[in-house]
Amino acid sequence: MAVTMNDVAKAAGVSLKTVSNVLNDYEFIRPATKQRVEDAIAELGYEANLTARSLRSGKTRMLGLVLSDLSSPYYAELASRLMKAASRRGYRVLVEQSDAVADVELNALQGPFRQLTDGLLFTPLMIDADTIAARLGKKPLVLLGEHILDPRFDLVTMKNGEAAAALTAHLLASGRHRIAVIGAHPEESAGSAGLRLNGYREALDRAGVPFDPALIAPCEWRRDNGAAAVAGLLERGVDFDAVFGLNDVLALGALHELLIRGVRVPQDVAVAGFDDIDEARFASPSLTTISPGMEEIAERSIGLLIDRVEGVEAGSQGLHVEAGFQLKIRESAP
Amino acid sequence: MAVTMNDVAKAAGVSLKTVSNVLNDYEFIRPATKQRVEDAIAELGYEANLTARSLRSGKTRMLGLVLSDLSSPYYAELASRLMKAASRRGYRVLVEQSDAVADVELNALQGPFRQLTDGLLFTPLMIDADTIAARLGKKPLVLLGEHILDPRFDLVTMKNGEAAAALTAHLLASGRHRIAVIGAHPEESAGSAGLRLNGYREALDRAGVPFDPALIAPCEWRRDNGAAAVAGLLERGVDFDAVFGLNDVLALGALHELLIRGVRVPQDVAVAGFDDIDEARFASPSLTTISPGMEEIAERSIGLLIDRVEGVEAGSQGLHVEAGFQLKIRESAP
DNA sequence: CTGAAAGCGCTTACAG
DNA sequence: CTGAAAGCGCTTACAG
Repeated sequence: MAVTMNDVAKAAGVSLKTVSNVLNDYEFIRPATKQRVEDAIAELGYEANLTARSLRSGKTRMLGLVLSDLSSPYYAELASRLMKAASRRGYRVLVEQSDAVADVELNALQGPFRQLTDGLLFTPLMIDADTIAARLGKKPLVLLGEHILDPRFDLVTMKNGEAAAALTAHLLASGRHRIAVIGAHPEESAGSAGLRLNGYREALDRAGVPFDPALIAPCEWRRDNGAAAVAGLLERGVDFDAVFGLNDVLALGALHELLIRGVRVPQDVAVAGFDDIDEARFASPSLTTISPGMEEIAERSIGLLIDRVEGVEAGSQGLHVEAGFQLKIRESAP
Repeated sequence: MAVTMNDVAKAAGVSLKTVSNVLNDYEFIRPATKQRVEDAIAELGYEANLTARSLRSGKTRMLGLVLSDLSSPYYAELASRLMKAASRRGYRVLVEQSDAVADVELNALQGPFRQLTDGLLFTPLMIDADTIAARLGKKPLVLLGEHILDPRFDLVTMKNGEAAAALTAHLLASGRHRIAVIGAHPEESAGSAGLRLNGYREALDRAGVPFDPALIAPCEWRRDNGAAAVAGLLERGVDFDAVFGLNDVLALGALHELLIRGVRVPQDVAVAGFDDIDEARFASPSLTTISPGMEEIAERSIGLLIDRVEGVEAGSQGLHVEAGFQLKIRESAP
C-alpha cells in the first residue's frame, strides 16, 4: 500500500496531528519537529491522499466548467486559459460538455458533477435564470459568457450588444447597408445570439437603416451552417452587401462559400465575425471581427469563483463583470 | 448535511449493507427489499457521495488526459471525442496541459494528477520510453498519438509515416518536386514530426527525388510559425513548388502567407497539411491533408484504457493499435 | 439473502 | 506547541 500519514508520524516519532500541522502549514510548530517530519516525508516519499482529504474537508479543489462543446475553437481557447488560471491558484478544472442539451445542463447543476467540484463556471444555453435559481445549492456558481442579467448570480461576460453594434456601425460606415446576419437563435431567450442581434438592430436604428427580416438567417453556430446559410441567401436571391456571422466559425464558413461561388470578398460582399479566434487572423482574406477580451474573462471568472469558494468575496449579491472588447478591422471588411 | 446511506437504511428499515447492495446492483436481493430501499432513496433524494466511494474503493472513475495544449484544434477535437467516449462508459476525463514541458509531463505520471485518476491517456512530447517506464506505477497507462514503439506500453496512434509518405507521393505525382516541409523538430527523438518527416523522405527515395535540407523548416506547431516559415523560405530565395505543413495549422498559416504575398495556390505552390481539422475543409482554397482517423483513435484508446482499468484486458504486453488514415485531396494540392 | 463491524486516510475540535 | 480520539460516508470481507 501507499505511505500514509501514520507511517510518517511513526518514522518521525510524533503524532498524526503534528504531521497534519506540518502539511497544512500550521504556524506554531517547533522548527526541530517540523524538520523531523519533513525529513520523514522525504525519506518515505509520502504523498497526501487527496481523496481522503476531500472526504474529510468537503473540498475537492476542482472547479467545474460547463460548456456546450470543447471542440469549438472559442471554447477550446477559453477552457485552456481557464485551466491555466485555475492551476496558478492550486485548482483543477473538470469540463462537462452539455451539447446544448437542457437535461445535461440541469444535471451539471446538481448531480455528481456538482459534487466533484467546489464551484461551477457555467455557460447556460438552454435553461433560464429561474431554473438555475431553483437548483442552486450552497456551492458557488459563476455564469459565463451569456447574459442572464440577474442579481442572484455572479456573471462574467463580454459586451455582446455593444460590440455587435460597433461592428455593425463599422460595416454601415464603410457603405454597406444590406447586412445579412448568420446564426440567429430565435428560440433562445437569453443567449449571445439574441444580444448580438439586438446590437445589430440598434446600430441600424441609429443609422436610420431599416431592418429587413429577410436578411436574418437562423442556424446553429457551426462552420458548415455558415456556409449553408450564405448558400441559402444567394439561392433565394436575397440582396446583400455584407455578412455578419454571429461568431467567427460562421463567418469563416460563409467566407468560404462566397469565395467558391466567385463572390469577391470584400469587393462584392464584406464579411465580419465575432470572437477573434486564432484562425481569424490567418484566414484569406483575414477576418474582421470582435476580440471579446478572453484573457480578461478567464482571469476574472476564475478569480471570482475561487474567491467565492474560499469565502473571500463576501457579498451575497451577484457581481457582474463585463470585459472590454476590441474591433479588429481586417481585410474581409476594411 | 446531505442525506447519507445511513439515513436511507433507517428509512427503509434495513442495514447499511443492504442499501449498498441495491446501489451496486448486487444480484440476490429480495424484490420487496429492493423496492423499499429504492423508495427511500427517491423519497429522501439520496445521492451517493463519490468521494467516500473513491476513498473506500480506491477508484475515482476519472481518466487523465495529458496533452500539450487544449487550445490547438487537433487536441481540442480529440479531447472532446475522448470525453464523450469515456462518458458512455461511465467515466470522466480530467485534462492536464503540459505545454510540452518535461517536468509537467513527469508530474502527471506520478503526482497528484495520477492519484486522482484510474488510468492515464498520455501524449509524451518531451520524455522518452525509459523515463516513463521508470515512473510507471500500477495504474494503467495508454500512450497516445506519438510513436514510442515499446513493448512495455499500450499505444494508440496514427500511421504518421505511411500517411506522410502517401501525401508526399501525391504531391510528387502531381508534378511537384521541390516540396518544402514546415514544422520539423530536429530536437525531438520520438515525435510525430520525426515520423512524418521520415515518411516524406521515404516517398522521395522511392520516387528517386533527391532530399534537400534547405527545404526543411524547423519550428513549433503554431499557425504563426507556419506563416513565418514560408516567409523565411521566400526571403532566402529557396526554390519550392509545394509546401507540406507537418500539421494543418502550420499549413494554413503557410497558405495565408503565400496568398498575401501574391503566390497563387495551387498554381504556383501546392499546399498540404496533416490532421484534417474542421477548418481544413473550409479554408480558401480548401486544404489537401491527411485525415488520421480521429474517431477511431478516440474510441480505441478510451476502450483499451478502461479495459485495463477494469482488468478486462489481461495481457501484460503492450497492445499497439494503429488507426487507419485517408488522404483528402482538395483544392490546395489537387 | 441480510446484518454488524472494520477501515479507507485524512482533518478537526478538544484537551493538556 | 502536541496528542488521543472521533468521524467524513462509503465498501468489503465475514458471519449467519
